[in-house]
Amino acid sequence: MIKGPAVAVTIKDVARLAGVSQSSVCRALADPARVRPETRDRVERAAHELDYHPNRVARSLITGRTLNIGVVLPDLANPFFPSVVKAIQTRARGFDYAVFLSDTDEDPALEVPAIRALAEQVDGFLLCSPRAADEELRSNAREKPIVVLNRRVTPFPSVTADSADGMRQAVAHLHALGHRSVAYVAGPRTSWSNRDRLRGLRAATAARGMDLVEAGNVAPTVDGGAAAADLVLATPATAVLAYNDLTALGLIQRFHARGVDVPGRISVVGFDDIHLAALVVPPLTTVAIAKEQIGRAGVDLLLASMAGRDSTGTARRVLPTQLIVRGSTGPAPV
Amino acid sequence: MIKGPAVAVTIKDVARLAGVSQSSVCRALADPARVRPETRDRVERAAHELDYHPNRVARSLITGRTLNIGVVLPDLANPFFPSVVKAIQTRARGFDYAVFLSDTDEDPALEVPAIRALAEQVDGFLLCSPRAADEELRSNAREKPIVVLNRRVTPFPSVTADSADGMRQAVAHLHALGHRSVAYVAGPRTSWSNRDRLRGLRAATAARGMDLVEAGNVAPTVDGGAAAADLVLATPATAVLAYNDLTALGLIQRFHARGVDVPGRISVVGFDDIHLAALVVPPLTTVAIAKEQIGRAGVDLLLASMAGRDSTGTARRVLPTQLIVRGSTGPAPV
DNA sequence: AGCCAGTCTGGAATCGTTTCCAGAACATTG
DNA sequence: CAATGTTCTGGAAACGATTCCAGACTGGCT
Repeated sequence: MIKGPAVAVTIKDVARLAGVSQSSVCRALADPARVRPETRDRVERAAHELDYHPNRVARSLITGRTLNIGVVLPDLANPFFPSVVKAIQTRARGFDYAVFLSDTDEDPALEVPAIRALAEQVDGFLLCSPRAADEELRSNAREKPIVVLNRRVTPFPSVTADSADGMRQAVAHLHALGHRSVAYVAGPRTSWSNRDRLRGLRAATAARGMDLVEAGNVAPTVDGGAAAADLVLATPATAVLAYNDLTALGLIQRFHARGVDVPGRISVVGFDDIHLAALVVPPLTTVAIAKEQIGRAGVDLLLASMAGRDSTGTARRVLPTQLIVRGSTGPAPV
Repeated sequence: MIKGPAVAVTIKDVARLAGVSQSSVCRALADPARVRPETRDRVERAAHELDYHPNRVARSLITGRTLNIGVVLPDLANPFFPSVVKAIQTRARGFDYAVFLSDTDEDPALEVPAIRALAEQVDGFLLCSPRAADEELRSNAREKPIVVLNRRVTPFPSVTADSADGMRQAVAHLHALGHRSVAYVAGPRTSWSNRDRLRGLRAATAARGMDLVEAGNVAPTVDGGAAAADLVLATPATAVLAYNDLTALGLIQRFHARGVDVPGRISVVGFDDIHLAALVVPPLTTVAIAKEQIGRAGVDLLLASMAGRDSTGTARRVLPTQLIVRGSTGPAPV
């Protein structure tokens, strides 16, 4: 049987049982050194007997700290994000923080409202790949510390992947395989990492005198990739880089449906290295990002930002990327 | 430029600007019918001008309602859960609820602490596929309403999938293809849905006089499935059903690595119909669960449970399952 | 005009905690 | 012994909202 009472026990109950004032109970529990040992014992015994736990809501009202962090991301259905969120959650738990999750469904207009809705209940935000304009995001800067993941927005601390280097690796790989013309299937126009990847790709292809065909912007999903496949085939490109793995998988799926050989006719490279990239046939060559590290680093930066009372730190962590070569890339057709 | 003030605007500021009392501001915003139209206008104008939003923390202190719900799940890396969470979040947002997320990393011992940690800050819980013992879960029943997803735990309301029927469909499909001996690769022993699926499978095979080989319990992951593949091949089974899609993908992956033809030598059936089941080669035949519906129904049940002040309702929603036939199943080898 | 019912409003109490402030008790020092 | 400091404590004021209560005003009715 359960003995716990239906109604919560408050600090007053403890004070009464211990025969001291509320203030002393509070002090005894928050900072035992500030009360006499005897008082401390009495309070602790009473608190333990009643199974008292301070009400976080009431506490946060006066201290202003909630021990919660808010995570805002565009689409949980993209396997990239669950990995990051999982790492965030695990890390946060280690510091006794709980996590609010808000999925904005790839709608930039939902991001600021999501932040506003959570603002009072969290001590800070982790914005994963936010789609809203810099200016909009900055408009929340005064309220709570913000750390941005997968994007750089002045003046917030950020954690990003070194896309340029990843693209360099991918292009070097394709070049070595004899490819001279590559296509890029871009993600959302509002995505910073899309622009970042494209920038890196342009630099990398230019450096090797390769031809780059930009095949348009699509949704960062399997369907988006599938929709771009035929466009890509209509270009002279012998290899295609996709904004992310989902898009790449969509490309492969459509190529497969049309009987186009991968990598015989065309090579495919993804980005992110989601779990299932290794499972498709052919397994996907992709640029891996340290997703867990992004989550962890984000929490660490946010905690530092909160502790320093400085929401506009200039900390910028750039994590390395690594090309994972699998079966979806091969020699260019002759 | 940002005009928002650093410090939050409170109800007092609105009252001052509107030239009325706090009480009137509160009434005007909470229930416009309770104040004179003119007062309402003044308040609304002032609130709008100051961009005032009531502080949820302060409100919850007095009303006892937080407008948050807690979601506890075993592993966000399993694509099944993000789908459910996304649906939960979307549905909850519609009712102005925010979502706390806690990933317990498949560790049953973390579930109750996760619930306790969130208890004060939420109005109720959605437990997705909880792994902890019934008794442990029940020990939280007094505190806050709980709705269980993918499992039945008296006395909580629950939302489950009709696994038995799904298994019936899968077995009928395999039987029609000529299979007479099938294997089952089970998930975690502590998983209710694993037991539920196994029960359904036993009934279905028995009903058709088919042979069922139980190939042991594995982690509900790709690696778990891969680990069981060789065991399955050592049995006389010509088809294998997996606890979930990840396990099935692991099986296929290992079969592929060993040069075993799917479905030529052996057919594979998954469970859940995660997004990527359709993308592997061969695409996975699987029993689809309405993941979004589970999330939505869970929220609805929880809200009802909270409104009714009755955390131990007996509502049990069982959602239909549907076999999706793809390329991983074929005629039994002769 | 006088009375009553009804509408609308402001002040104050409240939720559970932390923190400020002032005073009590005790010890220390010249 | 007086003066000063230190330690510890309880009362009360916050935090920002909601809600109770009583009073002010309106209007309708006799």
